[in-house]
Amino acid sequence: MTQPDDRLVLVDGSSYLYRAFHALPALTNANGEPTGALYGVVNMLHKLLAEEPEARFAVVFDAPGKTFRDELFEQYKAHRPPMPDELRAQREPLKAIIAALGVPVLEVPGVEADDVIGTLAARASGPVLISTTDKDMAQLVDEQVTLLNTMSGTRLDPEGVREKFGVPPELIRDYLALVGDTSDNIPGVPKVGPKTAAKWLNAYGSLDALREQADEIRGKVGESLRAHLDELPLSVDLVTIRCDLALEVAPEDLVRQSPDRETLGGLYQRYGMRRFLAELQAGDAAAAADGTGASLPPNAPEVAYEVVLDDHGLAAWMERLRNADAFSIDLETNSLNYMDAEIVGVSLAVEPGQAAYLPVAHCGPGAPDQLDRDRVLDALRPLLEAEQPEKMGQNLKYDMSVLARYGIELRGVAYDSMLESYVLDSTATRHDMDSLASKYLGVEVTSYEQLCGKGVRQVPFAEIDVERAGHYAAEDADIALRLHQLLYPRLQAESGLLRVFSQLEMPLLPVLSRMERHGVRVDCDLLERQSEELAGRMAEVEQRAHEEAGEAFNLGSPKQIQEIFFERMGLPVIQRTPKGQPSTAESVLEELSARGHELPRLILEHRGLSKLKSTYTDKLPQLIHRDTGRVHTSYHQAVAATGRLSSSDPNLQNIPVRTPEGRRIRKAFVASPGHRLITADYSQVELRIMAHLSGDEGLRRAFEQGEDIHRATAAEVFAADEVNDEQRRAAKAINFGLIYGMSAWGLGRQLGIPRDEAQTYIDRYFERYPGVRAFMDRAREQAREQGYVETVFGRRLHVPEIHSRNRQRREYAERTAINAPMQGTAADVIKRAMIDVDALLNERFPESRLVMQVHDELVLEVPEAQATAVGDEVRRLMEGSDRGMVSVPLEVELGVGDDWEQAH
DNA sequence: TAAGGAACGTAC
DNA sequence: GACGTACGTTCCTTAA
Repeated sequence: MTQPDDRLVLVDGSSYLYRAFHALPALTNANGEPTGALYGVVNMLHKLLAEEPEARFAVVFDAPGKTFRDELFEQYKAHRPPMPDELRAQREPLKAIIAALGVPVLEVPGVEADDVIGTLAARASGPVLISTTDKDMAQLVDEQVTLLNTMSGTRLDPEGVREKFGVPPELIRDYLALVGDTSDNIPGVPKVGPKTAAKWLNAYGSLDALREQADEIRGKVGESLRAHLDELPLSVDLVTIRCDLALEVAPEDLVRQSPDRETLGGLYQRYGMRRFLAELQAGDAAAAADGTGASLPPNAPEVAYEVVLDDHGLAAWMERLRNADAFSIDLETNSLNYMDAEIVGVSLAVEPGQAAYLPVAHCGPGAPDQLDRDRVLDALRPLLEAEQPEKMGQNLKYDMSVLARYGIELRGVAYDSMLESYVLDSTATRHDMDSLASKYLGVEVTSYEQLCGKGVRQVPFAEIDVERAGHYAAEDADIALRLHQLLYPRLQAESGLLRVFSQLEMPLLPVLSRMERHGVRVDCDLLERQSEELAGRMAEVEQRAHEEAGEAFNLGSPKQIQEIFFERMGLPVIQRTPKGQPSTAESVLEELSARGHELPRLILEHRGLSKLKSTYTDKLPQLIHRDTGRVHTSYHQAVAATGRLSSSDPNLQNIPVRTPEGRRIRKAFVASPGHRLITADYSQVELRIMAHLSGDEGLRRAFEQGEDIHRATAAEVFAADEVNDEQRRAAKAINFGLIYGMSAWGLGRQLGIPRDEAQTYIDRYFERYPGVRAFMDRAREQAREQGYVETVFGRRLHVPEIHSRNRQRREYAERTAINAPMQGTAADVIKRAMIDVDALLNERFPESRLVMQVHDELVLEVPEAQATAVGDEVRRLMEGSDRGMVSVPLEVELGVGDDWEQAH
């Protein structure tokens, strides 16, 4: 495929789906899902795509929900029957197929597809073809805009409109207002049909002129016109297609991409579209046979990668960068750790296939003279530190952190292909560039391992031959750019996803970079003392255990424990692991210990101590950075499917807190001298979100009145005025269980009560909070219908297994569908809060810093004198970070201290 | 020797 | 089987 020409094809997806649904037989696929309309529209699209292979393209859908026309006129479309389920069920699959075909899909809330099409048509610079079955669109026709009904094959240019309606395009609005539309419930003038309307408009020239001369019209029609004169402006307003929307997408963005053959094949398969599947596979085979490669997309560019070694080349690339709206950047370094990495080279790309590599520190045998690192960085600095041009890349947090250590603050970080992929499908297991290149571009890039080797044979990047390294590095920048060009339009097609990407994930990226780089102070001596103490206690326990067992064994080996317990000592098997082995998990050991066995108790104690020592008190000191004396974690922004962050090296999100033993580790997380740590925790945030999502009045009231939620739940479930501690504990377990989609069995086990008793608690809970059950049913239903669930902010989580025939997998998907909107919305809320807090600190408290995030908690390090002021502001921002989208108040608890334990 | 799975345990 | 999301450690088997 060549570059798109300036033709633009806009398809009115909703109108076709509707027409196809009524025109075609009600087919279903093997699963009984309706497919008739789907087939019709896909067939139509195939034809259209074949007819217009070079044009820019978009398929536009009505967004569900009210539009401004409903505001204008409450009767608008009031008589229209609700969309049949069989039709609604075909919408999302259709959108998925179109997206997989590489065609942009647009859906803008609050307006109709017509308005989006009108606006895009008005902004187009070249010829526009609007494919629709809706006659109202005739008002958009002019010398540049043509209408096409692909189903009937009719094309309408201005002359065609005149022939068909008897009036020119510019009078179509007046015409429609006079005639009215029963299906949209637009009144019009009774007794006036197409012929009369056309006759009048031709005689008087316009509706306004006609209204002024209304007295002249004789007969019953004249009376009818005079009786409805006042309603006509409203009718005109209703039928007028808006051509001036503020859209986030422009005609030139609507570039067709190469199809995602894998996804497309899967969809064709699933919906029984054997003909399209066969065509797709035939296309693959043909491409493979003629040597162009099945996976090579038709728009794969010619690549021209350049290694820049001199001032002349640098100047030329600087010029290209300055003239670009956006460019792609990637650093090559000698370490994966952002705190240690030294820059070895810089790659840049401006257009697909055209990239440069600027080596600055290659030192292997035969390495050529290179530009000096500081000179290159100084030359790039003004561009890197400016908002414009925009920057794109893959995992830019890393590049941003490394550049910051060279004194360059990367600004204008607008697109990260890793995050684009994550927002599009957070359930994909990998978002690394090699996987994305293969999945979306059909390109197998050189891997780092292929270039540098691995294990003992690994060669530092700086010692790789500059030409080979240059191709690898330039390719990285190029691929990131091409991924962006492919993925970003897919985000633009879904306003919720675009919002999550551009208002949450991208702005969060620099915040995380700053947090990681600043790090958190850890008291190494304290941890070492704790390690010694733990070692001593472990040795004691170990010795007693060996005596008890009558032989020496490894207390850390579940296999050896299993042998001693269940084979030699004949203890009862309480539970089995998923692999069928007798389990030695904590709950089992507790049960055996409660039955009076000493050895299980000793093993439990040993496990607890060993966990603390190896994971925390031994490990954390090793991770203290030699230069900063602090620990610098990595937050991963594209890992957790629900939208949460994760943390590693070290994982700061699982530092113990529940037991006094474990909590001592938090004492080692300290503030710098003259500073304090502030903790700010969202209180019961997921339950509050559940109250919002379910709209359950009882639950909402409890939060609005600031009640102790577990106590309130206990009062309802146990019908008690006075709640005792045991009841509150049970209610707490119920509340947490609900968030995870728990079963009676699970609750029973948690509380140590029989299954049926747990079931009565759950039944009573749902009786008292009926909205919660309805919410859960809705979540499952939504997952089944659309294949995904959403957070309040519009983040999506796909749950394809909701249709699995395997009950276990299906039920797992159902629990995910229930949990993800709550966990994900909480993640959205705190991400927004982090962005707000970071902005506040940069602006007003530059000496205060965010240092940690633990899902519902932020930790800050603040100069002593500012602690109160910063704490108050942080609370205010956090409590407002839902932007009013959560209809239950959010509450934040603050703590201040010299260490993390004290601050709680 | 390295890689990877299983089992376990920490957090929210 | 049975309660969602992560990461890290240890043990231990398998592959090179």
